[in-house]
Amino acid sequence: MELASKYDPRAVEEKWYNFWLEKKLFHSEPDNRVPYTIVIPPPNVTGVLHMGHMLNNTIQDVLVRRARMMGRNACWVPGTDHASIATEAKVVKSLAEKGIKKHDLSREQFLEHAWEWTHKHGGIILQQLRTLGASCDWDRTAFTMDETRSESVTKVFVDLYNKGLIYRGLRMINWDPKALTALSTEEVVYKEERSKLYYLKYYLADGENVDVEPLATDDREGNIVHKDEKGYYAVVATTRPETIMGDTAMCVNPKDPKNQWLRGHHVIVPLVGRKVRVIEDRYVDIEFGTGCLKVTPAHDVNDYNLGKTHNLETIDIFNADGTISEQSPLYVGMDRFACRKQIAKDLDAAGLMEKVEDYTNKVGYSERNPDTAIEPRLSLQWFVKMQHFADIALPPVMNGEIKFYPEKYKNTYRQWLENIQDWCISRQLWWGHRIPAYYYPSQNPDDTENFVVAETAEKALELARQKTGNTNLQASDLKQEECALDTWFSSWLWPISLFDGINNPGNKEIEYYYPTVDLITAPDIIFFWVARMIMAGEEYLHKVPFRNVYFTGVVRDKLGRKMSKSLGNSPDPIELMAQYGADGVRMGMLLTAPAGNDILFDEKICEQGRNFSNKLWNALRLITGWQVDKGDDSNNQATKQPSNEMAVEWMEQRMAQVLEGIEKDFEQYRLSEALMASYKLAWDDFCSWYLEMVKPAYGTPIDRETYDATISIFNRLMLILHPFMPFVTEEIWHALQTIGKDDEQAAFINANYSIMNQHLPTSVFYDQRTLDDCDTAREMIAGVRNIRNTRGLSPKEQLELFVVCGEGKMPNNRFDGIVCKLGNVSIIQYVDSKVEGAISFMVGTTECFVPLKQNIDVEAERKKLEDDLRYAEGFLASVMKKLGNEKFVNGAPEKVVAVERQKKADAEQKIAALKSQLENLK
RNA sequence: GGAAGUUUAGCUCAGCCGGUUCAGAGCACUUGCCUUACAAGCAAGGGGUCACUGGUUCGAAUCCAGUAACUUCCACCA
Repeated sequence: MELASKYDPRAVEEKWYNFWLEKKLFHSEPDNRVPYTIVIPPPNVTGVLHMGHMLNNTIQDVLVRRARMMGRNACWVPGTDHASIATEAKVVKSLAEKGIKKHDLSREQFLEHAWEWTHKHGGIILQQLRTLGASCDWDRTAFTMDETRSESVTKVFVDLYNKGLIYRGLRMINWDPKALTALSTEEVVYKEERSKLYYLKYYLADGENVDVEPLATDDREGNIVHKDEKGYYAVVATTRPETIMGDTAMCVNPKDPKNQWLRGHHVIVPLVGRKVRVIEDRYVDIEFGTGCLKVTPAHDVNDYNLGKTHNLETIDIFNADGTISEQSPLYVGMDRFACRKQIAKDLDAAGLMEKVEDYTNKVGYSERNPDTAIEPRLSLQWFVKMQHFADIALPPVMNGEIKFYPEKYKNTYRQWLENIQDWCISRQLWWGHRIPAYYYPSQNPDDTENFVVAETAEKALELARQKTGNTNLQASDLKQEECALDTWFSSWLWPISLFDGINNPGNKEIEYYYPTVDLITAPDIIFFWVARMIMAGEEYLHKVPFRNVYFTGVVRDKLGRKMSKSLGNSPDPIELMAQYGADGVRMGMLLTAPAGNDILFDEKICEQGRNFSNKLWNALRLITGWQVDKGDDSNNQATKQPSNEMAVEWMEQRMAQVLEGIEKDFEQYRLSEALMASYKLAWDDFCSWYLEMVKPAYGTPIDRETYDATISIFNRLMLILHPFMPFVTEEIWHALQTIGKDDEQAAFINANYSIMNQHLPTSVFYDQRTLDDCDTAREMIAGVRNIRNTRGLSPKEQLELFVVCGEGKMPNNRFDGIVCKLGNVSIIQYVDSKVEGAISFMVGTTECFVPLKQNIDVEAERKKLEDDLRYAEGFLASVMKKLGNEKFVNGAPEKVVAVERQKKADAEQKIAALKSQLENLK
């Protein structure tokens, strides 16, 4: 079999993914093994794969594949989220392009379009995950709006309503004037903005007067009264002058000395001409602006509260879309921002603007519509009472039943739960789960409680008849709530609803797969999703939904900027995988991704992954090219080198040692470290050292035993690497399984076995002495190579090596064969004392000499020795200082002192050796 | 305004329950090599006052306090 010198991932990756699918190797059914469950954070159904998904899903796949290879029944459940706001916005936009307005359609018609859109664009992302190698159980693919999940949502809504945990009420909510829906507080992101602070004149109402004279300057205590030719006036600072049409009061702090003169008066809202009271409330910050606050109860949360306390009128001057409403006396129909500009001009023209200052404040935007400033709006919405949920969700995280990686998010989590606000769950959207509330006709137009909540219309009718006492009510009299639910109201059930644990409690699957083990997600949805899943889990199963939460970082570009479409700094993952192979990209992602840290992604890192695949591939090429001693054929009989035996022994020990580290890394979710350790084990230890140790000379065969050992080691390396790089390892593993097999056997193996359900090697006891001895040998080899390198000697020129071995000491020569082979040393001799006319180097405290035929550059040697000597003497001095310190000798533990004494002895020995070598040069 | 985190080599990070010659890794870099597995490679190298200041200690990258810079979360004073 002739293998190409470059590994080509394309064909290989497709081949094996299809093989895995065909063999249903990702599929899981409950059995008697220990389950390992992960539920995917469902991506938007119409979304496409971005680098964040790549990172997140690579990590999940690594964990799932590893668990599977550890003999657990691994089940990774995939699915998508209906993402109500985002998807509805996309559908509305696409309809608009066809000239169709959403509200020209009925709900049913719109939903038809939405489903069509979903079917057309939906699931692309799941296809893309296959390219990545994700080993999801695709048979279980779910959708937050499929039947099972929808039923669960309805059921939970009804249940929580009946428990009194869901209510409907008039509240100040966050309104998205573009999507035309309410949002939860979590869906508002605040952005700092440069804006203006407008100072407006509110003249005292006609006929009112004050008996205070204006002061000439503002820097005196006492009333600061403004007066001009038109009369007395107060100055109000605002960033939103367009809301003055909704002003129904002005407020001052009763303790504010500047504004005492305004108490009890009325002022005239500029331009509007409305006469409003001056109210007093300690809420007002005396230091801000002039200490006078305009009060617009309809358009600001705090003002709304003031309105309630002081019994103020509420004038809603905005339409749902952010234009000025009929309730306003002016500017009706104008957009809020256009209005702001206009009103500023008009105020100025009317002489009602005292001044305008530059000002920086924070403005809330919709998380899903980042261009739309949200508007506080008074509105009847549905809410979940959250205190109860906070109470049940806090303990499992605080007491470690659920572990967060990194741990710092515990704080964030606690902080949020301790200041929890009720969750606004109704959205004025059609794409989503329709709220199962049904309104019956009511005589009283102000009645907001004329509804019942039930899972079906039939049950609702029954309830409505009971509630109203009107047995004549007909199904047609009931109208279902138009609003849909927040997307997260379905996502929070995800780990339960995926196993049908809401509709069918106690079923075999939920009992087996729940709780899941690991959740891999981004920290920005800790409140949206992570916290709420814990709440739902505790509420419905009295069990946490997962044991560990691994928070990935944000994927940024190499300059640390967030990846975004507008910056164009986000590589297309599919293209990346085409270029570097899925394995290469996976490795690139993981290498830069310690838990919780943002990752600065540079495409170049994928090269490292690709190169690594290629390295492994070439190791395979090397091994498959070897001729093996057939044993019975005397012409082809390879004698087993003792060095080969040592090589195998060392490699086995080394692998056991590294495995121990990898296991620890996984326990602590240090995936990039585990990968790096595996990488070095394969590249450095196996390829650079081990294979060079056992590699037969050109044209000569390798002995059977070493060959088998090599295959076995290579095999295990593939197993270790498989979770990280599933494709190349499967390919090589198969090649290794089929070496020496006839075509039929090979075909059988290829068709029936996969690396992915082999058992992962585990760490075993290893002999540290073997590892140390080999390290010494490797240092000797490096020393010899260094001599060649610095003196321009060919690697082909054989050298001799003399090692000083103290009298009576046994030379440590187990790896001599290897030193000879890799250092191209003809002979190693152990001697009692220094060798004349040779280059020296030290390995630890051992002196090594390499005689050279050519002349030695005495000056250069001297300089080098002197440098070493200086360093050793400095080192000795510092050790001596420590040992001379009585407090140290008495205070430090015996072990530490002993170490220092050993250091002293070593240093002295080294110094003596260096000195004698220097002497030698003369 | 409140809280948390970060600061170690050119870059990205590990080390941080104080004590191995402790200052590390990968990449990048330098030098020399197309040595029949691999130039997507091989070999050998260079490189850091562990942000700063002080303290605790026989001993500090590691513990404590403060300072500075950056990041994130929460709050939302118009």
